[in-house]
Amino acid sequence: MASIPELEEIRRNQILEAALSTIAETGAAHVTMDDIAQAAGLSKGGLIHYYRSKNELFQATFKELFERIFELSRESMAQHSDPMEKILAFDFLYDLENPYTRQGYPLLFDSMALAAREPDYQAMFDAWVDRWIELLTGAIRQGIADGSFVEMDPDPLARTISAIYHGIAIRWYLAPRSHSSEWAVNSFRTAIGGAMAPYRKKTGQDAEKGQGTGNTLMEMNRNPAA
Amino acid sequence: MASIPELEEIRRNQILEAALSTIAETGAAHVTMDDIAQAAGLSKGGLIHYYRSKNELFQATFKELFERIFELSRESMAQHSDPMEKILAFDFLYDLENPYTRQGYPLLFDSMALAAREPDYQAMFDAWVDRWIELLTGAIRQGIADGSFVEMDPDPLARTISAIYHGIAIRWYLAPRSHSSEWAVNSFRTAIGGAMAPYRKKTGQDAEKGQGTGNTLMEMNRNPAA
DNA sequence: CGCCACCGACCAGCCAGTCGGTTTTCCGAC
DNA sequence: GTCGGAAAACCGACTGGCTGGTCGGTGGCG
Repeated sequence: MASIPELEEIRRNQILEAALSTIAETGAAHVTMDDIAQAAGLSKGGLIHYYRSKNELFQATFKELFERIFELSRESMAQHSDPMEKILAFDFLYDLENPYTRQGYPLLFDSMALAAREPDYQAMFDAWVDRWIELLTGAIRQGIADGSFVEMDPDPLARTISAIYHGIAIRWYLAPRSHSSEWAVNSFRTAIGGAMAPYRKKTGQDAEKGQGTGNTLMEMNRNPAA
Repeated sequence: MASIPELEEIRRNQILEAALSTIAETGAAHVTMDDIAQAAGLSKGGLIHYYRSKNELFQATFKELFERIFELSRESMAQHSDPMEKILAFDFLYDLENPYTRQGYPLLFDSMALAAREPDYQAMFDAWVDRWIELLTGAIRQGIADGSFVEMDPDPLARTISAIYHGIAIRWYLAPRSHSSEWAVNSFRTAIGGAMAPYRKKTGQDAEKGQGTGNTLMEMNRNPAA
């Protein structure tokens, strides 16, 4: 067994992994230290050796959660080079197959309930949003530089885009009966396409791309209406 | 004191009122029956006389919450006659002055965390969304009928609009440092205006109205960019 | 006199964190 | 290379506090 100086880090990762899945299953309101310790293959005493209180463990766990979501976002965006495609790269949020999804959403809901009351968690949420915003403002700035978008302050627009993703995610996860993955994808495309429309320059291929990304819901809606 | 047959309803309302404010303050995860009983001016025994278990009380409380939010939405929308204005009538969501806001948001976050795991709460959330959607589809249908909007299935569009409101609300409440009320209002106007753009017919005064509601963020962005 | 609303002491279960103890690992001395 | 001992890692019984729900009781009203 690998040992000595890395042990601490290995254990902490083991514990965080266990905490993430246990809290996702049981809910932050009901998990016990014992649950997490057992899931990590430790006793309660062993767990406490690494995280001295439940609160300490929780904060580390949610920090890890935000870290992971951010990392996924960064990677998804990095797969594109066109600024508009970068902005629309977050469809992994609406993928049921993704195991991170099943784990991430319950945790995210817990983290928001915590953030609504506890300043520490609010600060974490705030910081996570800001990192997400940085990704988006980066893409927007790139679009301004290459002439796809007009000159503007990218920050409020990035926050709008991010909020749209988030709002659709909530509906998609909490009310799947009436909000399919297809709806979610079409929905964020139209909404974000629409919010960006005033800032996009029509330069031939861009205009075409705009139609393709901006009007999917329109096609979806071409069914006979009531 | 009014008495006898109305007593039960009076007490139940008293208790729900107390539950709403106590849970909003303390959080669903930490309130105790005693807390709620005291806030309602009863003993724990008295409380249990009306709601036999914590779960029963919680469900009734969150049902009441959704009822109230819906009622506010309905009233806000009813103050407008133009369909596009109806759709944009929910700016009360971003009003810090409104005491319902301070109470409603924490409860809403709790309800979502519950809905992420408990089917009963998920069903409540789902039903609440559907009622909201009915309001919006009503407005959209009106717009189709009077020629403001093109023919379409209003349901997915209404869900997109509703999700945009929700997403912006979350950011506005949980990260107020970087998401002002002004941002929230401008944001939902651009995003919803953008999402609706493909369906709006330009009929003179409507086109003008469309500019006014759809481009507020654009003006906001006219500050010097980085 | 009986019923209904209400009270609050009590019980039983749960759980975070403590603590005394055991095992494992490491390292220097021989 | 091995032995001793100290420190670190880990264990799990235990405690103290909390809380949901029970239950025997009380007062008031009809």
